Amino acid sequence: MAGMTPEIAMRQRIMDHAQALVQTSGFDGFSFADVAGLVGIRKASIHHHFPTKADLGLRLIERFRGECRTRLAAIEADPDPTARLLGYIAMFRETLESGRMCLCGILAAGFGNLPDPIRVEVAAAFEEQVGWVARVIADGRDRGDFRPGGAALDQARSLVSGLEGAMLLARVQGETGHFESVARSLLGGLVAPGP
Amino acid sequence: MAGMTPEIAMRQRIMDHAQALVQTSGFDGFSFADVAGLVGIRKASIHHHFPTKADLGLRLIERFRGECRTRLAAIEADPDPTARLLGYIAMFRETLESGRMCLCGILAAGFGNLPDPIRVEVAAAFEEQVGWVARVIADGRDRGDFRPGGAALDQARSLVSGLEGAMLLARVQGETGHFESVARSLLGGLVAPGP
DNA sequence: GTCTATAAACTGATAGAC
DNA sequence: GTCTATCAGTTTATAGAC
Repeated sequence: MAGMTPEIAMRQRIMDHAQALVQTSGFDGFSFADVAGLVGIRKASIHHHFPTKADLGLRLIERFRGECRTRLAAIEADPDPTARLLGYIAMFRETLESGRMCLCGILAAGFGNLPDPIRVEVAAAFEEQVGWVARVIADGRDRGDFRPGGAALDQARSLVSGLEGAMLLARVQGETGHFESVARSLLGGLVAPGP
Repeated sequence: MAGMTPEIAMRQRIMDHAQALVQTSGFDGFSFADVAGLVGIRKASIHHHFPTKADLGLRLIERFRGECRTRLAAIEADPDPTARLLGYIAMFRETLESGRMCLCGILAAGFGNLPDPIRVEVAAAFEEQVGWVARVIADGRDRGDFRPGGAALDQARSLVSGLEGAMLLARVQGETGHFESVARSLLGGLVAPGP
């Protein structure tokens, strides 16, 4: 953060508030006026940093993918596949506990109205996450920690789907605990019973 | 359908097109102009049938809940719990194959920007569906068709979450097959292996 | 870089003729 | 019931002063 130019710092502040708005209301559910109000500058100033709303959205999902990559790389330091999945699940939990939806998930919901470049990024983000989870699952099987099952990619898709859906339901019902029970069940379906 | 007054018929046409728009773009992703264009009347005429957009949205989710109840009641005629779950899953599949998201799921995604009365309906709709699935699961256990597990309500929430998330991912990736594999995995986690 | 001012299009919604 | 016409407010976006 140190050594950051004021321009870049403002860029980040705008993105932070915009992302929070997207994660609660969707891409069509917020306006430049909303962002400007939160950041404390005027609408026109937002356009200096992001020429269009589509561009702002694109930068948001790009940054999100980068942060995920960093976080997943850190999680990979743990040799235990079960711990890695728990780390992955923790990312969703943290988002939910801040009252937000997964950025990918909420953008996926409004897919029909999304600018094309953003659609491409959302699809790629899911693909990337599913691939990462599938590799963890394959590793877990090799080590004998996970039960054998169908294709690892299919199991990974089930896990990611379950987590996305659980966030949706938990937020609507205002019950974080519902997310936890789904997550536990999803993990339990993978991990082999102790010897 | 016979004996329907023209007024009610128009009301339904409006709702049909509005619902299709919501299910692809979300509640904030469509306008009265969009609906009017599809129906073939003017914006102002929509207001004759639905005074506000919030009212239109509320009638959509109310009608949806009624249709679900009817459909689930028909499914309940089947004594086999596994078949009943397959019938439930088929409802999601049909929606997905028409290129749409579940109405509840997409409204849940934009929850932060939803009129309060619609929020209440969305929450109640999920509650109702989870409850129905939980009763099927409990019945399946009693009959020895389903594996024993945690609370039936928790398992039901996992199933509904998984299906909602799977629709999200499948639509984004344009792969209906991804929904199928998740659905199969969710069902497989419940049904006991044959004797 | 941020501001004021403004544009052009669109939003949900209303009044009143037919 | 549907229409035309219109409203006030909002949307994304631009021009140009400071």
